Amino acid sequence: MVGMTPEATRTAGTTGTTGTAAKRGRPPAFDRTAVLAAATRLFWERGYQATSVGELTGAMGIKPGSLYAAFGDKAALFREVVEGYGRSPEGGFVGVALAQEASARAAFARILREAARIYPDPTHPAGCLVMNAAVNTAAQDEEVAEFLRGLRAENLRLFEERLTDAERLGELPPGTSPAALARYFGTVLQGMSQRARDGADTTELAATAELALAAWPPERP
Amino acid sequence: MVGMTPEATRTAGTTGTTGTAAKRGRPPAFDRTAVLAAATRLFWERGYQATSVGELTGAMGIKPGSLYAAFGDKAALFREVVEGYGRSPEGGFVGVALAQEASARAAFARILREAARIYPDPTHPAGCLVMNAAVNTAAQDEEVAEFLRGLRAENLRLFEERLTDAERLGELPPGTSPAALARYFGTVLQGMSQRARDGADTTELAATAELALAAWPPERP
DNA sequence: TTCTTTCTTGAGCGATCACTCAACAAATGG
DNA sequence: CCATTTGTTGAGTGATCGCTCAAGAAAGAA
Repeated sequence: MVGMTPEATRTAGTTGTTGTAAKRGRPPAFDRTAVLAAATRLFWERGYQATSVGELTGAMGIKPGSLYAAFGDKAALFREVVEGYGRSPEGGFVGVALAQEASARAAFARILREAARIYPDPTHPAGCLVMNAAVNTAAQDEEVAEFLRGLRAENLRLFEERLTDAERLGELPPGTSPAALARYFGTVLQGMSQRARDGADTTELAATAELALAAWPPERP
Repeated sequence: MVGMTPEATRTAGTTGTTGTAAKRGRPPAFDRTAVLAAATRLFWERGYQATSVGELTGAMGIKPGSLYAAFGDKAALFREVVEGYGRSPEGGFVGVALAQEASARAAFARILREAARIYPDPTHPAGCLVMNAAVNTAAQDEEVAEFLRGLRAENLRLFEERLTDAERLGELPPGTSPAALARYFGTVLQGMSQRARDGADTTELAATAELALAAWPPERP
């Protein structure tokens, strides 16, 4: 059932009216990015398993046949949703901060403060999609759980990488290992995502972020 | 369907051979605490929604009819499981530490260090049952989600209460509000639970606990 | 026009979901 | 003994799950 994954299901364009060479066959009746956005909202809100295909087709405005023809199956749709989420501002702010900030401390301070703003933002479901969908998957969905675990592990690896650089530059508090600090900030970030889902607002999460940063003494300019 | 909650479903005794007055009718064929333990493991491992009644009856060694006669329905069984979990060492260590430790700092240090030991303990499912079951509930299970949110909120309230006492005694770092510190530790604890489910071991979580405690300057003896 | 390709549609697949119930079994009270 | 109460059992409820498929529709290619 899985494993045939047709590579020919790319429609690419958002509106489709771009000047690319015309395609054969009947064109899709839906905007791929629009229906992906609808699916994203649902998965973000309810998680992977708790979101049914029926709810998905309802929110996306397409029939099951179209969904399976365009995306493969529920798991493949979810993976595509997560990929898109990682490229969005709400899902990609961590990578952006790590890449843009000059010092490691500035990067992690920005990450925590932006999380305090983004996670409880009422214009989208609360928390981080990847962290939300984390817990509680049935035995049958083990592949999806492993996929999500991998994403979180990759995030921790990026944290550690950045902090190892910081250690070489003498930015770290004495006696602190980069790995330990990376896992600490990862833990706080996961906690903040879950707190947001429990209704924590920006003010509360911002205070948490500042307290969490106290584990790291201020920079000496 | 809900709301009739028969109060007559108490069998109380573990083995039943205690000297209480004999009961009418056919005695249960199963040990109530034993089957509750089996249900606890399953809910702890998979969460509420991802655990099916079929899996429950299989692990508990009873038929659906017996389950519904003895516990009401899936949600009521889950609530009874959570109550028992809260009275167990693994689920109740937070309350014990808050009650037993003399200073607030000692209490929270103990909470975080015990969490680092308990959450990844391989003799039971990883993390905290209440925090695990938190995320991702379908719309139909909103009552269960609300029940769990309430438990976590109550925990935060206990944190804040303890820290308000600490503030009156001058134990708190200057400029820190008890509520903010309570939410910070609650956030770290939630993150540690989730990290444990992602495979974090005691050593890693202990290091995280010490870093988290750095937000609170050491006591002056 | 006709052929080929691609997508949509509506019906429906078997499996599983939480849950129920009549019939039977085992205990106590009289 | 019989009546009552309580528990177990096996079969089975309708609903929903993820998913499939033949038939038809809309496009370009010939």
